[in-house]
Parts: sequence; C-alpha cells; structure tokens
Amino acid sequence: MIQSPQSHLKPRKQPVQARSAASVDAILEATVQVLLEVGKERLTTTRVALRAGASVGTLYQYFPNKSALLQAALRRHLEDVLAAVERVCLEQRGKPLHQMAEALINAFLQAKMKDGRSSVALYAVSSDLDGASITQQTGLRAGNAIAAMLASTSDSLTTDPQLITSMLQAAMAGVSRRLLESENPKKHFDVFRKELIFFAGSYLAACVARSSQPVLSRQS
Amino acid sequence: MIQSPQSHLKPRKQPVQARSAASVDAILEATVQVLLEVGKERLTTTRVALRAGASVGTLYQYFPNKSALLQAALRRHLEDVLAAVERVCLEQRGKPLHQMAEALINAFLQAKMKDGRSSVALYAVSSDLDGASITQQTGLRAGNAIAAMLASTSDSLTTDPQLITSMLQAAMAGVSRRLLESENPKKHFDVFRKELIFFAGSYLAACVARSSQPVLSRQS
DNA sequence: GGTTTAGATGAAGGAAGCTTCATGTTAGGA
DNA sequence: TCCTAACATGAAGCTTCCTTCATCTAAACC
Repeated sequence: MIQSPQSHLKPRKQPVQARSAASVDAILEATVQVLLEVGKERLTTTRVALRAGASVGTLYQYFPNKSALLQAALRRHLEDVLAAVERVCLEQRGKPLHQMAEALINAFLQAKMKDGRSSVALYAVSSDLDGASITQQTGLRAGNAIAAMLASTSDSLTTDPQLITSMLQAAMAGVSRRLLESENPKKHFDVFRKELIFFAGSYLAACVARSSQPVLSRQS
Repeated sequence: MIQSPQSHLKPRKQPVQARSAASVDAILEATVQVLLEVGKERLTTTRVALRAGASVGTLYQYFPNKSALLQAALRRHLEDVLAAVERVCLEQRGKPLHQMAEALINAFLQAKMKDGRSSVALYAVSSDLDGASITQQTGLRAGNAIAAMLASTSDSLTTDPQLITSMLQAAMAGVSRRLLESENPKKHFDVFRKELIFFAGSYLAACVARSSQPVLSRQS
C-alpha cells in the first residue's frame, strides 16, 4: 500500500498520510513543470517546492537532495514509456514480425511523444549524476520484452533476437530523439513513423531471408 | 592563419603570438582530459587551467565563461567526426547504394569510437546551455553531405534522399550511443557494425524496390 | 479534550566555484 | 638595449543555491 517513489541512495521519510503522498506527487509534477519553464540551469529546489505549493523543507523531507529529486522525475517518465512497450510486446507474441515491428514502433513513438517536451527536458537532466544508469536500466527491461516478443514470432528466424533488438532499439531511440529535437516534432511525426516502420520491416524481412538461406555467402 | 575557436557569444582576446595559441589548444585538450578524469560535475575552470599548465586567468582571456569553453571542446570533437563523414560522402558519389552505406557506416563508427570515452563525456556536457544546437548544426551538415551522396547513386531511387538520410542518421546515432554507453564498447563493436550495415543495406534495397514499383499499394 | 505523531515551514548557514583585476612576466620591434 | 603590447598569474570577491533545523500546524487516536 505504501509506496516509496523517492531516493534509493539515502533514507528519507515515507509518506503515510494522504496529504504527504499528495505532496510527493505535486513535487514531482512541479519538477517537470519548472524544468520546462526555466530550464535545468535555473531549476532550484526552492523554486520547485514553491511551484508545488509547498516549501523547501517539505521537499527535503521526501527527497534527500536535488539529484534524487531529478532522478525520481526521470524514472517516473521512463516507466511510462516502458509500460507501453511491455504491454505491446505481450500483446504481439506469436504474431508475424512485420506486425510486431509496426505495433512496437507505434506504441513507442506515441508514448515518447505524448509529452515530448518533458522528454527532452528530462534527457538533458539525465546526463547529471548517473542518470545514464536509470535510462540504461529501463532500456534493458524494454530490450528483454522486445527480444522475448521476437523469439515468439510465427516467422522462421534464426538471427539472434538480442541483436535484432539492439538494432531496433537503436533505430527507435535515434528517430525519437531526432523528432524531439526538431523544431516541429508534430510536423514530421507521421512521415518518420511510417518510414521507421518501413525501415524496420525491411530489416526483419531480410533477417528471415537470411535465416532461410543460411549458407549464403556473407557479403561485407 | 589566426583561428578563432572560442566563443561566439562574448568577445574575447584572439591569440596572435605562438605561445597563446598553444595555450588555447592546451586548454581545450585539458578540458576533455579533466572531463574524463573527474566528470563534468567536478570540472572547474581552475582545474582545467591547471591541467593545461596555465592559470584560470589565462583561461578567461580566451574563453568568456565556462560554458563557452565546453562548447568549444564539443565543437572540436564533432568537427572531427563531421570531417570523416564528409570525406566518405564525396568519395562515394555515383557508387551503388549498398557500398555507400557500408563506407558511411564504417567511417562514422570508426570516427566516433576512435575516442569513445571523450564522446560520452562530451555528450553529457552537450545538454548544458544550447549544446543541442551545436550537435544539431553539425548533424545538419552531415545530413546534407549524406543526402547529396545518396542522390548521386547509380541505382534508381525515387524515395526522398532527405528522408532516407534521416533514417540512416538516426540508426547510426542510435547504434553509436548504444555502443558507447555499453560496458565494453570494443566487444560489440564489430558485431554491431556489421549488423548496422546489414540493417541499412536491407532498407536501401527495399527503397530501390519501392521505387521501381511506384504504384504498389502502400502498406501501413 | 488532550496527547502524540506526522507533516509543513522558511530563515539562515555554509560550501562551492565562477569570474575579475591589479600586478608581474615575456616577446618583438626600434 | 629599451619600450610597448601581448600574455600570464592567482588571490579574493561575489553570487548562487543547496540543505538544515528549530518551530509551528494539523491529524489521529484514546
């Protein structure tokens, strides 16, 4: 019943009453809002607290320091995207590869772009104190889900699903970054989405062809 | 003869004597070294200057502030990679697509991984004050070179070269990030390199097929 | 209604590090 | 050789914020 959305580094009070749980939530929300409004350079703990309708002291009752606060906000965002990916990966088990790719890409891009500006702002933050490890950890879980899905396909596929997963994740991450960092993400969204599906689809089809002719001279 | 590798935001002294040009160079070198040694959190202007065998004052004679220093270091790194890409793109004009892809990917990954740890460290920095714009600007120039190369292919290709370029850049950036952020980049380098070539090759081949059958019902 | 515990407050302490500038040093020309 | 301008120095000022903690308020329980 009691959640612990705060730091794993230093112990802090856990919310037990309703009002404090609300505070924690408001503070995390405010963190993202402040990030969007003033940028990470001008984000101060005081400002976040005020934006959340609380005081600095309250903030420090639930987050041991500024870094933990930002990490919690990042983790929250990534888990949303991860959940979307894991859901599709379960839904698509046993389906043909091209359908998997399409569903996966649609779900991923949609989740990522849903709150696009937050994504960008949080990425900027993630380069601070081991934000990379959080991103990596989430990416790993997503990768497991994707690889498991691929392994269950009805198509015949001998290429290592982990390797295919790496390529797909790299391409998806690359395209989403490109979209998010472009001046007008919505403008290119659908073109990029469709082309990425085509991109991944071509690759997966080629992987199947590669499997069915295992002794083909490997070019390059 | 005289270079101006420093800030574009606030004016600063330009090196005119040999010793000062050497200082500027040493400072930029030291910036990357300090970044690698202590991380961006502990990177201070004083530390960078000392590492370069100079004093803080000297540093501030050529860089208006810490941010400009980091930007200059980032720009320097990106130009190396850009130069490698532009070179291959010129070399490969008129060649078949699959050969272009292979050459491009090899050149890009090699340039990127050559000083891999620096890449990672500088990326972390790039999220500070408009480091994104520097990355984007370089990416744009690389994109132009790639698109021009693609447009010159001997294969028949009707798909928009810009769109293909976006996909290729996204995939390359994604894979290189994945490599750089992995625990042991060298271990996976060759596997990823070859698979990326296959990935891109499949896509380009499919693009040609798509061109030659223009009235095919567009799926998805 | 009184006691206890959870939660909230925000002024002030303190550390860190960017940046300046007054002063010293070196190179190049006359 | 002397003068001038370029260059180098690094202690100290100054700003910015993170973080604490003594104090206050609100809720829960008996």
